[in-house]
Amino acid sequence: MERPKEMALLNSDGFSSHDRGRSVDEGVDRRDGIEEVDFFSESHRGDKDGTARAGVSHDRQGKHVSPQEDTGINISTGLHLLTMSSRVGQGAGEEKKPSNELVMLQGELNRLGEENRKLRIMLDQLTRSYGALHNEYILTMQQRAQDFRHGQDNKTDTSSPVAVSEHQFMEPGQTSMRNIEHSGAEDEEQSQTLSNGIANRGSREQGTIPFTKRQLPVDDGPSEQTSPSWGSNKNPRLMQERSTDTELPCRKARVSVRARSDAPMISDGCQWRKYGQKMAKGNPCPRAYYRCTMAVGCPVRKQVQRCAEDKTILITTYEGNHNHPLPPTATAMASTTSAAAAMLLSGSTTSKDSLMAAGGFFQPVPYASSVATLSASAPFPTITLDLTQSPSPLQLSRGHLPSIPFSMPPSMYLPHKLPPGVVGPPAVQFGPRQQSMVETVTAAIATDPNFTTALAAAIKSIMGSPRSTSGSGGGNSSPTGPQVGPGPPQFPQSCTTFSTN
DNA sequence: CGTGTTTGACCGGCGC
DNA sequence: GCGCCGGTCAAACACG
Repeated sequence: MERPKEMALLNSDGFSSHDRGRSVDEGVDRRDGIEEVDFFSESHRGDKDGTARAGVSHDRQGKHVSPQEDTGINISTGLHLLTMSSRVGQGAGEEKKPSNELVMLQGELNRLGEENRKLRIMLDQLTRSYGALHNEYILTMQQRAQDFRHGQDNKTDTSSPVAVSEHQFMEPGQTSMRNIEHSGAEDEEQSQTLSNGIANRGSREQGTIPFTKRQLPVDDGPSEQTSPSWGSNKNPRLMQERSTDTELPCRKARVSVRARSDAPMISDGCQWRKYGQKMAKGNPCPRAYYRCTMAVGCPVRKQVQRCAEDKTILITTYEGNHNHPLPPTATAMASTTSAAAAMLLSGSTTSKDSLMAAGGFFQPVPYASSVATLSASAPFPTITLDLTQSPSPLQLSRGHLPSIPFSMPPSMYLPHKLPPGVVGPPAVQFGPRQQSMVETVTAAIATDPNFTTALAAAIKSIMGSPRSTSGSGGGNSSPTGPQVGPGPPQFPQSCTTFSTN
């Protein structure tokens, strides 16, 4: 339970700094800070936990601080503000108190102000530290990009690990960057998604890492949009042609979400069209194939299948990143998958990078909201978010998400062979070559608060939708665009938590 | 009639 | 080379 404190510190300062004209270095909110700030503020606004407002409540209007909020403040920051604020409240209410009490309150206020200043200094130090690390990271990535370009120029043997890793690293990031660009115009839905958290890292590198072209067949938004139909780009021949440049062993990442649901499909806010159904081996339940129809050419697909062992568990596997703006109700899951894929693929860079990301950018305090497992078995590295083991939907619903302990110690990722074709229980299977990758990815994911935040959103999205989509086709049969406008009641929190600024 | 679903056929990858 | 399997296509069908 250390992490909430840190977050609260950042949050409080982030808020106060915003209130004072955004004096704090922007770097903080770009990455982790802002999402968490928003997450907390939003989620706590309706809650009793006023963690995120620690700084604000005192800087601005101590009178209006409620005891409940103070409780949260005390818990999260340890500032012992309860007494102070309650006294303030009393003082405001009873003006006939002796003047010495006012003096006492004044002293208390001064003391707290001093404390607040110290905290701000700490935040500045953290910010500077982050900036230094970030610059270092950018330099590293720049170096790698140049190496990669040289490698491509000099030889077509793109199976070199460096090239592969570069591709894999950049692929999700760039798609996310598109989202960021969208967010510039439509800041409402994009800006705070978790994928943006990752994407923001990428967006900073965008100018400095001029990747010439995206090589991966998946998520190639622009090129796919120009294709006559989204089916064409999935033509295996085309895929092969495009992938001949870089024989990628792991051309796409998949994010599998296991959740308990009686509905045929979980409602994730997107619009899906079913294009196929197959009986998968080893599972009596058919597997349904859906593709996103929210935009022509959107490469995102998903597979829905019930777990063979437990038919109440619905396994939804997402593949690709959306190349179009998403409705707020869809950002949670989309950002989750994007972030997970990004994490997964970025982990295929050198372990140094991953560790850097894990230990440098992020606080080395592991948090997550669900059991995330990795399966890097070829050809698709897959990360599985097992929401069936989440503590409780209600528990997850509000305010406590970031403090849910991460139940994914790296030690649990032991090779665990699963029947082929079966999306297995939490376990990891990876090829021999990718073991280190998985480990580093695991470490990165385990320490990435953005990812865990997105996990929280995903869980809330799923759990928060009691009625899932109707009919055999799931929610895809809503021709007028699902839940785009006023978010459906089942999604009120999932996206506000991440979309708010 | 337009849109979405169903379902058998087809294709490519992979293992034997 | 063959068969299995996963994934996709597309014609037929259903529905509002």
